[in-house]
Order: sequence, then structure tokens, then C-alpha cells
Amino acid sequence: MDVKPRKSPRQARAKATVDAIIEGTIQVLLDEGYESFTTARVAERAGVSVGTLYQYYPNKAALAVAVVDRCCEEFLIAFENALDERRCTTLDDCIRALVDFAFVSHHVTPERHRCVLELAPRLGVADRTEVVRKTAVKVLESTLRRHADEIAPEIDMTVAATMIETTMEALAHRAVMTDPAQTQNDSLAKEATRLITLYLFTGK
Amino acid sequence: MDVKPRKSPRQARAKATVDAIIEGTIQVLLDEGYESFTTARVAERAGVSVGTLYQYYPNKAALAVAVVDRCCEEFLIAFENALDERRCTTLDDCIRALVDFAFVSHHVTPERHRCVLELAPRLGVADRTEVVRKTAVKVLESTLRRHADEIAPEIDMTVAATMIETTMEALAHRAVMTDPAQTQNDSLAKEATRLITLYLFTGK
Amino acid sequence: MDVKPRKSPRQARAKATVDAIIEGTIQVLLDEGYESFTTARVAERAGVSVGTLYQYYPNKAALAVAVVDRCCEEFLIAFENALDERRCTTLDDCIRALVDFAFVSHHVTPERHRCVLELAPRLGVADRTEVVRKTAVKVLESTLRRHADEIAPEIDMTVAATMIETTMEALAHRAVMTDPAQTQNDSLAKEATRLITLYLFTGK
Amino acid sequence: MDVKPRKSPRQARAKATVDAIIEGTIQVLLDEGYESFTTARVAERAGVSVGTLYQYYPNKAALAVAVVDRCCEEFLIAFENALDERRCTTLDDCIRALVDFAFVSHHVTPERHRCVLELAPRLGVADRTEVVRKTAVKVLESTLRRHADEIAPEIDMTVAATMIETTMEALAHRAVMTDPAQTQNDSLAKEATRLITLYLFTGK
DNA sequence: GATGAATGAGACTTCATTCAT
DNA sequence: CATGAATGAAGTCTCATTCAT
Repeated sequence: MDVKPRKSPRQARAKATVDAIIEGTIQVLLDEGYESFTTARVAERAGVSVGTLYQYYPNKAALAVAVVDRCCEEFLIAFENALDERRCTTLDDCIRALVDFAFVSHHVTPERHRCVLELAPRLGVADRTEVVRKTAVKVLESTLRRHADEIAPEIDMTVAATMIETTMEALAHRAVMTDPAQTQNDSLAKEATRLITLYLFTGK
Repeated sequence: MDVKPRKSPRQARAKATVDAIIEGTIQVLLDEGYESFTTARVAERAGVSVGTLYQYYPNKAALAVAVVDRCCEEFLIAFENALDERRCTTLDDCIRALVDFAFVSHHVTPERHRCVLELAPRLGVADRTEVVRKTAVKVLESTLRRHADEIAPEIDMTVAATMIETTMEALAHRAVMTDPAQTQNDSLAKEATRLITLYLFTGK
Repeated sequence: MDVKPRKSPRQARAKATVDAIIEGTIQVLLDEGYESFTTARVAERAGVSVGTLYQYYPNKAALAVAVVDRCCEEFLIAFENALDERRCTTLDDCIRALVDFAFVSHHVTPERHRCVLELAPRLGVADRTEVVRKTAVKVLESTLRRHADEIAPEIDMTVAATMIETTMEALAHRAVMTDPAQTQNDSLAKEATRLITLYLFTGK
Repeated sequence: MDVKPRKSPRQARAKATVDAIIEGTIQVLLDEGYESFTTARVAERAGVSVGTLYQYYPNKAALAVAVVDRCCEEFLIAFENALDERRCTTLDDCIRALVDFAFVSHHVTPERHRCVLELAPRLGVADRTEVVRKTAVKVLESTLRRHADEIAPEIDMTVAATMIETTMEALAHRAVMTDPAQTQNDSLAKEATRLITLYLFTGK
């Protein structure tokens, strides 16, 4: 199954069309569920005809992949931005930024996140999300290395980055699931901060 | 949509039929993917006719729910057994048992786990897995309370149980994904032990 | 593209169903033209549902192939029967039988013939009709050899069989096209007899 | 369905465009098959846009008709030229020219021939090819009449012309199909010559 | 109680054709 | 005049479900 887009929009009008298609897909998935993810429904929601949709994507799977890809890009840009070294000078800053990103900022678009999480296993695109995860781990690792002097010396940076990525992802996800309105996740966020802090600073 | 089984098998032979159907479904999902999860394929794999399948389950969703339920039951029994107080006398024992369960024992059936994880969001059965999670958290919480004297006093047992359940689940899942053969997850398991230990024992 | 039937009908009811599908296809092609050859139309005409059609044939092409195959079988049986040696004792008998078959008997089902002729090039089944042609040539050749003593000695039997098959097929086809009602093809039939007779009997 | 061209090209540039469209259609049909005969594909192959194509032909059928017409014209011109009385003085000359045309010259463009043969029944244009056939028969008939004194007196010129046209067409086609490379059709060509010669010269 | 042939709604996808730029 | 993005009717095919045997 070919999942590459058929062509990239060149004109501004076409770019807007493609955007509408992608956003329409996300809307359908979030508002109406996977069962409603049909090409006809997406086209309708995007305000274009099915034919137009198929001019840009060769099949439904390709459309789903495009959505996953777009969400992944957005995520990585925001993630890297959150941990930008101009923002976090100390390791404490970084941990705060990370928790903040996961629990506070990130929850601004938790739905897109959920959308991808439910979509990815259904396609052959576990690899695509895996790339995101690996990139995130790399970003975390280099952040840790920048602050190596603040970290317990026996800690393996790569393993630590994996640990942090995995646990933070899970905790943030859990927070969203438990309390979608995000009104009172402070306790979970605080505990997450404590967990990571202890893990990084405590010598064995 | 009615998801209750139509009737429970009474005779041994009928019980075997139902078993074959449930196991057939799991096989199809794991070996051939969600796309192949059709009632016809399941019946074929189970060695029965579609008609028979429909004698026990009123529709496809009910079948999926039955699979999820069965996997959840199995999981909870094993989990409760692992943390049984006759097995773990100290908190350290418990932590060891937990990590062991998640990384070592649990990985014996990681596929059934994955099967449910991918299936649940696709049905309306997120609630059913949520019940499992909550039960697991309860089990963990009571385990913690049994050892309250060993734990840093300012810790909220409920929150801690949630933290542990969430992170362990994530780390075990990650371990399986990263290294399906489970040949060398020692480092992740060790780090998980360290993470939980620090979290529970270190005073704020 | 797979053009094999999905399964052969075993029960009598299923056999009737398959028959209805094949005949329905031929009806549609002849009465309504190739443009109307849609799976939905065929199913309707056959008095079954599309689903039933697809239980026996994996796709439209397979259905078309089945039609071609059936028509070819019928043709060959009739052809071999017409030239059966118990019927034609002399070479003149054979020629008469051949012309008769092509112009008179054969025109009873000229429509099925036309149906295949128009269908075959559109599929990859030129080979299938080629087999028919080759078989017909073989039958003709053995007929000629049975009467070798009556034939001009310098004639190559294989070539002659090919010549006869080709010209008779064309002349019969032409007769049908020119005068579908077959009211007055005597002249063409007579000329065909004369053509073949001269060709076989006249020494160079 | 209107199959007339929308307008005829007046300027040389426009004529080139129309040529490109017609040739592009033939290319597509021969190289990629009838399934690929779509207006988009033709336009692409012709190096023009769909819009341009629709400026000259009101619909797909009109385009197909134009192709058939062009091929028919080419054929008739070549055919008439082959039998031109300045070329063939005796009837033997004519027969030779005819066989030559069918087997030797004609096979230079057997593909265009095939293209039309497969196209015509699919459109309502059997009549158009019928016109070609009738014209060819007329040409043959007048050729025969020019040599009436050489022909067996009881022969009906019209019927004979039909017989010859039909058999030669079939034999040439068969030769192309059997041996596309045309390396060794001598035997078939020789036999064809013999067939026609016997037919015309032998008194009843 | 089991079977599996039959059903048909509905999903995906193509492609002839138009029209604003 | 040429372009090619957009349209949407129509066709192919699947699969959950029923019911006569």
C-alpha cells in the first residue's frame, strides 16, 4: 500500500485545500470517532469533494499517515522549543519546563495527541511514532548532558533519557485521561517533578 | 449496541466452543492484524461456522468485549497473585515482585496485553480497561498501606499507587517494544526498581 | 489480478446460482452492451445479490473469464460433435458438416460467439480463446488426415487446417454480421463450400 | 452522444496539438491497454492539458471516433494505392499486390489495425469500420471487373469481392497473431495466394 | 444446535467533465 | 487559448448478519 501523498500543493489555494483535508480528518476522528473516519465524511467536513481528497492522497491510509506525520511534526517542534537551552539554564529549569510541557502546555492539544495514539497502531505507522519517541529521547539526552555536572555521576544518560521520556509520557497521558478538564492535576504534576528530580539527583 | 453474550455455555462442549472462539479472535488479531478481524475469519480460525459464533455473541462488538474481558480477568488474577502478601513480606519484596511481574513474568503474555491495548480504544471499552487499571491501583495502594511504616511519611498512598501503576506499565510496555525478545532489559528493570525505591523511601 | 473462481458450487442450489450468474452476465452483455456490464447489473439480472456473486468470483474480471471459458467449452463440444467421424464418412461430408456448423447450426448461438469475441480482447484472455482455436485446428487436422487419400497430395495438413479454420471462422462471422437474421446466407455458404473444396481437391 | 469534433484546427500549431492528441491516444491504447484509456492519461501522453483536449473533442467517445476515423482513412488510402490499376496490369498482379499488402506492407502498422479492431466494438462505431470494409469490397470488386475476362464466368463479382476481403483480412490477421515478428509467414501467404487464385480461376 | 449460502448497506476509489484563473 | 484544480456520479467490493436446511 502506497502511503505517499500524490502531489504536494504548489499554489496557495491548493495548500489551503490540503490543510482543510488534514484538519478535517482530525476533526472527524476526535469528534466522531474512528468509525466515522471515512473518506466521504472527511471530505464533507473539510468542505471539499472526495475527488479533491484523492488528488492529494492515493488512499485512506495515506491520509491517515499524513495526519500522523503532521501531528508528530507539531509535537517535536513544540517539544524542542520547550527544552531550548535559552529557556532553561539549570537542570531544575529543564525539569520544570518538561513537566510544564507535558502537563500544562501540552494539554492544550491533548486531543491531537490522543488522535495519533489511537491511529498509529491501526496503521503500519508504529515506526513513524517511534521516530518521534527516539527524537524526543535524543533531545532529552542532550539536555541532560548539558547539565551533567548536576546529575548523580553513576547515571547513564541514554537510559535516563529513555526513563524520563517513558514515564513523563505515561503520566501526562494518564493525567489527561483521568481529568480531561485538567482542573486539578497539580498533584500528579508535582509528584512527577519529585519523581524525576529524585531519580536524577540522588546518588545510588 | 448490545455487547452482552447471548448465552453462557453450560455444557463442557459448548464451553470449548466459546473458548475456541475467544482464542481464535486473539489469534487473528495478533497474527493477522485488526484489518483481518472479521467474523468470518474468526469463525474459520476457531473452527466453527459464523452461525455458531452468532449463537453466543449478538454482534462483533460483543465478541471484542468478551476478548477484552477475558484478557483483563487473566491480568488481574496474575497481578493480585504476584503481590499476594504471603509472598512479599517487606516493601522491598513487593517492589521486586512488581518489577518482576511487569518485566519478567508479564512479558510471557505481552501479546495478549498488546492485543487488548490496541483493541480497547477502538471499541467503547476504554471504560473496561479503566476498571482494570483502577483495580490494579487499589491493589497497589493496599500493598503500600500494609507497609506504611517503611514509606516516607508525607506520601499520599493513593497518588503513589497511581504513579507506580502508571510508570511501571509504561516502562514494561516500552521494554517489550524496544526489545521484544527480552534478552537484555536488565538495565531498564533495574532503573525502574531504583526509580520506585527512591520515590517511596526518600523523604521530601 | 486473480481470475480464478473463489470456490466451485457443491450443492445443487449453489450450482444453480452460479449458472444464473454466468447466464445473467451473457444476457447483460448481449442485450445491454459492454457499458452495462457492471457487477450490480449482472447480479440484478441473475436474480441474486452482489454479495453472492462475489462469493464465487473475486472480481469482475474473474466473472468475465468464467463466461469466456463456458462459451469456449460449449463451442468445442459442439464443434467436435459436428465433425465426429460417425457422422461424416467422406471428405465431402466433412466439408458440408463444417459449413453447416459454421453457417447454420452455429448461428443458433451466434450471440454467445459474438459476446466472447468482444469480451476476449478486453481481458488478458486472448490466450484462452487461442487455446480454442488451436484445438479446433487440431480437430480439423485429424479430420483431414482421416481423408488423406481424397486430398491433393502436396497439401500440408497442418497448414490446411489453419487455413480452413481461419477462413471459415471469418466467413461465418461475416455472414452473421451482414445478415443477423440469417435469412439468405446461402450464397456465402455455397461460396465457402466451393472455396474449401477447390482448395483441398485441386492439385497444384 | 455527440461525437463530432468541436472544431477543426486551422493554424498549424493547433493542427500539431490535435495530432499529438490523436497519436497520444493510440500510444496509450497500444502501450497501456484499454483500461488506461482515460482522458487524463491521453492528455498527459500528448503533452497537453485535459482542458485543451476538451477544446477539440466534446467527450471521450468523440476522441475515440477520431482515432478510428484517422486509422480508417490511412488504411483505405494505402489499400487503394496498392491495387491502383497503374500498378497491377494482370489479375495475377492484383492478387500478388493484395497478398503483399495484407501480409507484408500491412503488417508494418498492424498495431494501429489492432487498436481499431479492439476499439470499434466498444464504441458504437462498428458502422464506421463497416464503411471501411464496404469500401474495400467496392475497390476489390471494381478491380475484379477490370479483369472480368480472366475470371471464371459463373462468378458473382460482388460475392467474390466479399469472399476475398473477408478471407484475406482474416488470414493476414492470423499471420500477425501467430508470428508477430513476421519472420516466416511465407507458407500462409503462399497458401492464401493459392486459395484466391483457385477460387477465381477455376470454373465450376 | 450447527451450518454456510445469501443478503445488501455502505465503504473506497476512479475518472469524465467543467470553469475560474 | 491553455491550464489543472475541483467536482461528484457511479462503479467495485467487503463484511456483519440472517435464516432455511
